[in-house]
Amino acid sequence: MSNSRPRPPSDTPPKAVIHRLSLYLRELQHLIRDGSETTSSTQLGRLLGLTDAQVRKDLAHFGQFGYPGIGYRCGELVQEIKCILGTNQAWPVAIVGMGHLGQALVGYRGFEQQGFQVTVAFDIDPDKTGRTMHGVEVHHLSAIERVAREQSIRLAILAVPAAAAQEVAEVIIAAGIEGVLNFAPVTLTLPETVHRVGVDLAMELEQLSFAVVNRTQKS
Amino acid sequence: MSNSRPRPPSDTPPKAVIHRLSLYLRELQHLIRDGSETTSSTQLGRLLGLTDAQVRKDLAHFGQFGYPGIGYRCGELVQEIKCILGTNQAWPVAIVGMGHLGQALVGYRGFEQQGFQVTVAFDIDPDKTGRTMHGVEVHHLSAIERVAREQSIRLAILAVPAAAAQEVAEVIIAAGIEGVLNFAPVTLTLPETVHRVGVDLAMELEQLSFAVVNRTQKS
DNA sequence: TAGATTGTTAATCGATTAACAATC
DNA sequence: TAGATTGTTAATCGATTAACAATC
Repeated sequence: MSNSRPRPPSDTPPKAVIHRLSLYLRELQHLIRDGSETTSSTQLGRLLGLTDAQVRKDLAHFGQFGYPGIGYRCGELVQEIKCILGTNQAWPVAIVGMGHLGQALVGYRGFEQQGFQVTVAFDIDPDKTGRTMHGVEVHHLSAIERVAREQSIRLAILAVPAAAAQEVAEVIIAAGIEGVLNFAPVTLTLPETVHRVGVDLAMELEQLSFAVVNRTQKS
Repeated sequence: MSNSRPRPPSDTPPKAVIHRLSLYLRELQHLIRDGSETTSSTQLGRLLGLTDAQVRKDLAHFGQFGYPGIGYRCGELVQEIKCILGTNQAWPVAIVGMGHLGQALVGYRGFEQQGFQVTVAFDIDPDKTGRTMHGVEVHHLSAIERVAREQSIRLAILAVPAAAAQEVAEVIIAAGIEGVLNFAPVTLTLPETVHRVGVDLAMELEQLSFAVVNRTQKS
């Protein structure tokens, strides 16, 4: 019997690499829109403020996508990155919490373009449930298990008040949601099988105020 | 005459440290709300999924705030971190672009609590300008230079369509804005004296879909 | 061919962790 | 005193950069 360490092979790339992969994807899509057929690690790096070496190293985590002497074919690399990120196929997404932010997110056009489709929303306020907002039905939170199953929803956007976030997160996890994009300014305590990304709007402004008062160089 | 390197002393702490500082602040505020007088690097680390050594090291970049054998006094540390981040005083903030997202952000309560006050908004749509939304006046973008000066606004939240983002960013920079929180899915090309934080909602979901399809461990 | 650019290895750099004397 | 916890130094770890043979 061999060594039983969890998963030593095909090492997981650092999170920062995955984040840059998204940036590469976004930039490649702009390049294509502007008519470029190919690009290079140098160009991509310059556009994003990174070194050419870093661009190549990041991509090397996942395979060989370039052509020596040529560079990368934009359309091809877009497809490769989408496969890596899992967005080569569309993901249905639920929005939980239909306050101002939840309502704005239902109407946000930027998700669809990147392979995410907000197909349903949830709230507990009877003034909101049963209605349709931006063409999306708002159900009572108690229906999430059934609806998530019926629609094969694995990802949810949590846009509820901070005080409710932990409790609601537990409900949606129990309903089978595997990944949560959390806008509430709290650290969620959840099983580590559940994936979390947190966006705290006030924290983002704090990063900015720090930079401004400290006149940090070279953002 | 002394050496003229830009700013070698009091080295700028890494961005990741500043980000964690915001997390410490948020967690300390929760602890205080729950009645804690003091905490420790071990407790703070456990709550945030960090090692105790990292918490102490991060704080050590800025001074000595703890008491050996005791830990940290929550209220005191909150004040220290606010000073470091620059949020010990309130920042007036402008929102530029009053689409769904901009409107939601004007009504967001989480900013005020952390020392940011949305005092004014801008758009170019005559159906929106001249009105008041969530108690905030919406001016035409052309008024930004005057208004930003009058209200001493240094930070702005950019919530315009991707296609307009670069152009509008240049306008607000010309009006004297020093820091931009950008929600448009584009990399802004601006003088490096201007500070930027980008939040791309679709990118955040991509991080999640990657994690889910790759069953990444230990988020 | 000369010029451009990749993928990859080795070198550098920086960040995290471990350990511990000092302190309460 | 014994137990807890800091701030800090040294050790470890990982990520970025530089360099270059291979390729087109």
